[in-house]
Amino acid sequence: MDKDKIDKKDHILDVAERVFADFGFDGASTRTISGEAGVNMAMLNYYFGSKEGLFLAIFERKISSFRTLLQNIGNDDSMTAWCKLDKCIDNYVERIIVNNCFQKLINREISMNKRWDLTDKITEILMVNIVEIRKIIEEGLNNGSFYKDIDVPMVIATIFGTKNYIINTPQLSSLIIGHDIRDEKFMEEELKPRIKTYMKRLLKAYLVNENDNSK
Amino acid sequence: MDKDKIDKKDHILDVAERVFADFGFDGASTRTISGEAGVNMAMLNYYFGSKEGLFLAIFERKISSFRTLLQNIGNDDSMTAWCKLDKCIDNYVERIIVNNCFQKLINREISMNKRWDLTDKITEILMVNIVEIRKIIEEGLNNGSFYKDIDVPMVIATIFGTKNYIINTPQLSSLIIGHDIRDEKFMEEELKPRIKTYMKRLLKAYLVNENDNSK
DNA sequence: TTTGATTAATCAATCGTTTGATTAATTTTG
DNA sequence: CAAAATTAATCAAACGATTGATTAATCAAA
Repeated sequence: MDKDKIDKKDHILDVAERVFADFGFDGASTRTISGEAGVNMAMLNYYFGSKEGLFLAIFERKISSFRTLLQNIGNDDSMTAWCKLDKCIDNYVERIIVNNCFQKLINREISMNKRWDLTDKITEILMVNIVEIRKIIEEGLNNGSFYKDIDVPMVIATIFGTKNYIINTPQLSSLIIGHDIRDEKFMEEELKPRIKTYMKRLLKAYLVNENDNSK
Repeated sequence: MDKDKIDKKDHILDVAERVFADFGFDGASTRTISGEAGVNMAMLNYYFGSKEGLFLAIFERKISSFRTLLQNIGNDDSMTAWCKLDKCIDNYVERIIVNNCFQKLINREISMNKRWDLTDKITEILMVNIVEIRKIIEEGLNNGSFYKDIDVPMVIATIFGTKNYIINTPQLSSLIIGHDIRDEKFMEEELKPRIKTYMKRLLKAYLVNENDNSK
């Protein structure tokens, strides 16, 4: 019973997450969401109070998932800073780039100038990731393994910006890469390792190479 | 007379560009746009046929502006590939990052899975920029001044992705950087040169440094 | 039977668009 | 040039459709 209720709520959240990602907050109607979820329209308000409540519930559900993913990497003291960053990239590409319309959802709505309460909520969630990455980079900076003159905030913008660019504009990325990146086989076998390799080389060249040169 | 008409249409486009950027295509109502532009609601349809027509008109107006900016750089044979890229970065930061809600508008709407005709139009516009950048990078690749194993599509994703990340999520970027990036003085005097410096160092480290090491 | 879950029907509000009428500007005609 | 005819620009009002939300009735389970 209770389990069924939770499953149904989770199912609604799954569907709503995708519909919101595809059509935006305003473009996604409650009728479309309830229709695709196979539930009565009134159930959305019954469970989540309002459309915005449903929207926020999607975020609430994600925030814990993100935290646990990052804690496992950041708090492992047996790894060097670069090793942690390497691990972060692998995990991000593996778990976040693929099949995650939530990222599209986040990036579209945060760029709006309305719904400031919602923006604050989104910002709070994203900062969890960002602070973790920043901690790792600054760790490498403090122990001298990274070049001293790196611009940490900009590096963060590059890490998330590059990732976002690829997943947020799949039509465009597909044209640039020369293959439909929404093709799951291609994404799994070719693009994922390619993104990992590229990001590591790019960051290594900027973060540690110059230091190596001076040595 | 005729000038006034053109100015009025341009004024509507200016206002609509900002309102669309702030609220999204669906979130921006024709009443809001006409209201802020100080014109009657029917004028939007009179001039542009429909809301989507108005939306497309904003893009039509921009495409020529972008083309001329890029042609001046790409077709100058007196510059090396790296010099062109350097120039591109300067121009992008100078003319596109600042006060350009159009970029936010583009990136929000292209991430939608509806209105495919509109997405195609946007993609076409963006490809103008991308092809130009790609040409420059491949020029440096072919004449040996860039490292041979670089991933050109990924570099493009980084260039535009980093830029987009900063301007599309100003609230978040401000938190990361530690200063409100919407502060014009800060943007002009500190952030703009900082972005230029960073992007050049990052790209140089990845594109040419490894090659220098092997020599 | 009583409580919570679910439904169809309906609400007021807002959406983008269209209309018919009116004014201003331009062109044509005598 | 001046009067008439035509076109362009602008407006308030209203259109049908859709929006998010709510209601009251029904269903299911304990």
